[in-house]
Amino acid sequence: MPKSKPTPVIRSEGFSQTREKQSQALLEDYVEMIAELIDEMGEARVADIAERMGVAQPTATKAITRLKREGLATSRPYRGVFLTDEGAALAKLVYARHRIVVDVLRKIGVPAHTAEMDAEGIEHYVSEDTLLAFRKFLDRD
Amino acid sequence: MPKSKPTPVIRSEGFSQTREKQSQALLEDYVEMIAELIDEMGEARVADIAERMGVAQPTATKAITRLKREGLATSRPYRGVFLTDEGAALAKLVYARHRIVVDVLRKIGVPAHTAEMDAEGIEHYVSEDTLLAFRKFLDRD
DNA sequence: TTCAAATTATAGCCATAGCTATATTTTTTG
DNA sequence: CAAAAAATATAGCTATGGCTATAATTTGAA
Repeated sequence: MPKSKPTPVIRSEGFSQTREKQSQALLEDYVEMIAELIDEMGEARVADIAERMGVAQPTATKAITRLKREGLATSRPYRGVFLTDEGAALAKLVYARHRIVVDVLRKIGVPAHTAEMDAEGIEHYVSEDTLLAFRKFLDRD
Repeated sequence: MPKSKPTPVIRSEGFSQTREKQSQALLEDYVEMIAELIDEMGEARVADIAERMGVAQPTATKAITRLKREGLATSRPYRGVFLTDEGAALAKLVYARHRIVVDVLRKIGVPAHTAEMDAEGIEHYVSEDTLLAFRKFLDRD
C-alpha cells in the first residue's frame, strides 16, 4: 500500500474551493431537511426546520429566504416551505450521497452512529470523482 | 455488506456540530499553511500566507489576528508569523490527519490528485473515532 | 365569531470572512 | 543616506449566519 507523498504546493489548490463550498453546504443541509420533513410529515414548517437544524426560528427564515432567491424553494408568508423541481433534485442527490458516504465509512469500520455524524460534515466535500470511487468500493466483494 | 438504513431523526444531531467546526477548519488551514511555509522557506510572511490561501493580504492579516487571539500564533508588526507550541502541535495533528485521509481515499480508489483536493475539505470533519478506524483500515492487508 | 395561542416575519444586534483602497513601516537601491 | 519599492496594517465596505425581541398573521377554542 503506497503511502502518499507530501505535496505541499498542490495543497493550496484546494483551499479556495473549500471556501466556496461552505455556503453551498448550508443550502444542501436545508434542502435535505425540508425534503425529509415533507416526506415524513407532509409539509415543512419553518418551526420544524429550525428545530431540526438546531437554530432559532429567524435563522431558519433567513436561510429559506436565500433558498428562494437561489430558486431551490418557494413559500408564501405564514405557510409551509416547498421545494422547486431543482430543489427536489438537489435533495435527492444530497440524500444519495449521504447514504454512500455513510456506507463507505461503515465498510471501513467506523461505528454506525459515528459514521452518521461525520458523514454530515464530510459529504459536502466529496467530489463526483470520489463518489464514483466510493460506489465502486461499495460494490467490491 | 449491509446497506445503512435511513435514520432521519438522528441526522439533526450532526448539524450543529458541523457549524461549530467550520470556524475551527479555517484556523486549522492557516496553522497548517504557516507550518508548511516555515518548513519550506524558514519563515511565514503574510504575503505568502495570503497567496497560498488564495485570499487577499488583509484577509490573511485578519485571520492571523484571530490565530494570535486564540494562542496559536505570534507575530510582531511588519515581521513574520510564528506558531506557538500549541499552534505547532495543532499543525502536526492536522498534517497527520490530512495524510491519513488522503491515504484512505487512495486505498479506496480515488485518484491521487482528487484525493488531495477532497481531503482538504473532508479532513476537518473526521472525528477521532473515524480516524482510528481509518488507521486500522490502512493497516489491513 | 371573536379572542387567545401559536406561528411566522421583521428589526436590529454581533462575529466572521471576504474585498478594495489607503496609510504606515521596512527594505532595497540609486 | 535618501527615495522608491515592497510589505504590512488599517479603515471601511459587503454578505452570511447566528441571536433576541417584537410585530404581524393565522389557527384554534370558548
